[in-house]
Amino acid sequence: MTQEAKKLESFTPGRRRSDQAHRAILQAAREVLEQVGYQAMTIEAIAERAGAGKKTIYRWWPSKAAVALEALTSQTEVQVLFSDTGSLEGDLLAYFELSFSGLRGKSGTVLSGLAAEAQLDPEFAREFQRTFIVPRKQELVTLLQRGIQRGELAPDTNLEVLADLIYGAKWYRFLLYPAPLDDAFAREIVKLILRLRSEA
Amino acid sequence: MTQEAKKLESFTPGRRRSDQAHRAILQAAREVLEQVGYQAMTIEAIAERAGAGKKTIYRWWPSKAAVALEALTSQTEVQVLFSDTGSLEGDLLAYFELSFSGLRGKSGTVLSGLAAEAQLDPEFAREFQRTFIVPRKQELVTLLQRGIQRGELAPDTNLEVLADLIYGAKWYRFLLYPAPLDDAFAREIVKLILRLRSEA
Amino acid sequence: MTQEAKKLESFTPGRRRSDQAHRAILQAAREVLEQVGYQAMTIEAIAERAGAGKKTIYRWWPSKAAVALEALTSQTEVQVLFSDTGSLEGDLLAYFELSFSGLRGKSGTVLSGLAAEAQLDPEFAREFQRTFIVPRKQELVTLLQRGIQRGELAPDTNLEVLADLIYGAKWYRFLLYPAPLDDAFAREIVKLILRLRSEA
Amino acid sequence: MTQEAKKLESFTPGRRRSDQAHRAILQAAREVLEQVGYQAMTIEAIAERAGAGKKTIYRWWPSKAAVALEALTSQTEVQVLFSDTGSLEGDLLAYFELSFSGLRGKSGTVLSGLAAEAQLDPEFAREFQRTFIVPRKQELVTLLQRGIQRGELAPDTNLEVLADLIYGAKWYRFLLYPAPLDDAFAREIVKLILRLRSEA
DNA sequence: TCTTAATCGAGACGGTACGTCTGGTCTTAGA
DNA sequence: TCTAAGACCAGACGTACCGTCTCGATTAAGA
Repeated sequence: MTQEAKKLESFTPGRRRSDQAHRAILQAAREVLEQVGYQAMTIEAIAERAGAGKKTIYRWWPSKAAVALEALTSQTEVQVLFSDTGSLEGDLLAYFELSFSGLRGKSGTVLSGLAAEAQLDPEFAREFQRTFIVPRKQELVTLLQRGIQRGELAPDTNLEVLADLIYGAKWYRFLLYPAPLDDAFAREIVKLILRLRSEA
Repeated sequence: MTQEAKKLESFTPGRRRSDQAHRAILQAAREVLEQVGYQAMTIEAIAERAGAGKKTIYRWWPSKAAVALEALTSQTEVQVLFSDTGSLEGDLLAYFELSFSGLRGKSGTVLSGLAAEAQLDPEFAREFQRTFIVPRKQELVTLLQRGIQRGELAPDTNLEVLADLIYGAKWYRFLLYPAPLDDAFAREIVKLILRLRSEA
Repeated sequence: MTQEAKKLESFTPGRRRSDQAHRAILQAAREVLEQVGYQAMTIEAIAERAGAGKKTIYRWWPSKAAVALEALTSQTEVQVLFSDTGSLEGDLLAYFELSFSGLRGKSGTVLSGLAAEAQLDPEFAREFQRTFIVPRKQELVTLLQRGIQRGELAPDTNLEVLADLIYGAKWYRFLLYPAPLDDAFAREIVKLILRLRSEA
Repeated sequence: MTQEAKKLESFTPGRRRSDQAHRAILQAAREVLEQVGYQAMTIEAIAERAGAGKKTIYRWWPSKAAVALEALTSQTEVQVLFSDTGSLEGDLLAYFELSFSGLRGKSGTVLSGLAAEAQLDPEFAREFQRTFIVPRKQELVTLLQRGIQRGELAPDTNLEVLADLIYGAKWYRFLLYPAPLDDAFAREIVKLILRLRSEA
């Protein structure tokens, strides 16, 4: 019997154990995040709660930020939907409502912690951008493209930069500027977007 | 002088705060930031280089982030100018050029470190907003108001939110999105701003 | 009159030492000793409680041990009496009773702290010996001399060394050996002393 | 194998205590003691010299006194011999000679530091008594018992108290009284001991 | 009465070491 | 072979006191 065949039968107790440990670690990370927040979370606390060795965690994740990122993104509730409501205004307002309410909870704290970690750890920054930041922006660009198709935005609009403006406003208020992420803010953003006209 | 006036002088006994130590600490902080960056900077290193006791630093600043913030903002070179070039387009492009070039240097690294710290330390977040974020946004709003006065922006434009969009795009790319802060980006932002028409 | 001559007159203008501050410091020292013990007592705590500056304490005493020593010896209750009861046995038992009971209280803790300090600070060691250890031993020698005069001890007994043995036993149990300083111990010491016979 | 035997194995997972680190720490402590003395010795200096983390030291010893005690007693040269010379006088003089000369060197300084620490730290006091003070006194009692067997001391002599007197005299002069620990002192003590007669 | 200088309370200062904490690695016995 | 436990090295943390140094205010003698 080949090595591969053996692995497929999943006879080796260690391997089964490792999947279990994997899930236990993510679950423990979620619980620790819930209880003490991102800042106070430590690898040691996760290991202790998961009944895992620290080495086991370091084997699969390079940093506590990476664990937190996977713990966050593996939760289905965090998934943001970019739905098609039939109009650009509706799409944007629906997106903002879901997104803003998500940031107000515990996962908002975790997300700002991850954004912080990305500043301090270049390796994690790349991972965070690859799995979180870039895909979400791409979905926003897709949403805006529907606006062009419907004739709500000028065809020559630079959607990449427009998405930077929209996402930027959201993150700016979320991370830096002391003003709330509320419906009024969402409406004012949408109002400005809709005032864009085509270049003369 | 009356009795009341004398009392108002608020006599504080004991040795006064040493301006020399204060300046030595900020200078040392700048040097350490220059040499090892924000992340690797420690209070111990600052104290040693400044010839100051750690207690003296903790007496006047609550955290290393607070020291770094004052070290950064007390440098005249970091001051960003919002000059009046005669047109909104010129004002914005001039601002972006100065701002983007500032973020590319060492002070950019420090600034992203401070932004990170603000996520992890609520007390510092408030200080960072009060002394850095909010005043700068106010200056941008003033710049945009000149645009309204010149007739380049519609009078009913929500400048607070427009400033959130502009600053947001800058910070979004600076902190999160893997794309450069270059002249092309500046021009595309300006192009979009100038396409805003009045509501009607 | 020359400058030197003036100096020789020991002319001292300026404010004189404040007896009030002096007494307040000793009183504060006694209170701090009572509350937290010798080990945890600090010059800062004494200064704060006395409403005195630290400098004022350092001006008059070289160390916290010196303050504690004066605070201890300036209390009249601590004075040990070497009374004349008419017999060597009586004198010794009377002395032991007073001495042992004194060591069991708070002042015992202070005294062991001072003994400790004397090991660590040679300058204080000399002061402690001069004002505390040596005078007390001399009084014990005087007590023993009465024993020779009464014929209870042989005239050729080396009283210096006998006093070392007696005081030594007391301090050994007080500082080092885990056995109580009680009446039984006193009686056994006296019993041994009285069994000394003259040489030859 | 019995149940009890199995229990005694007391399974403890994880990395075991490193004997190498243990020995390196004690050796470093000895070197630091030799160079700067007990008073100036710090845990940090030991850790640095031993190439050990401070945590490793704190894991196994509660205080610098505990490290110094083990560093001192694990040196074979410090062992004091209570030899049998055939007479009480000879045994005592031999003991005093060895003991006094030991106290005059570096280890004397360490020992007085430990005696000081025992006054300031009750937990260390118990350890110091258990491993150092009490065993040594027991050996002295054994030495004195040989004196009774040889008929040099009365059979009804209270040896515990006599040992307190002898050890006390030594420690009294060593720690407190400003007079030398020399041969003359040893001879005078022995002369007094030998003058004890039986009660009758 | 004014001058002079040492005193006072207060507390900031440069330092040192503390004991704790976290990170990331290494070692061990058992599964 | 891999896991859980946890000891290991390393070094920054923030705290506690140390003993010294400024301050302005106070005090008391001599001029």
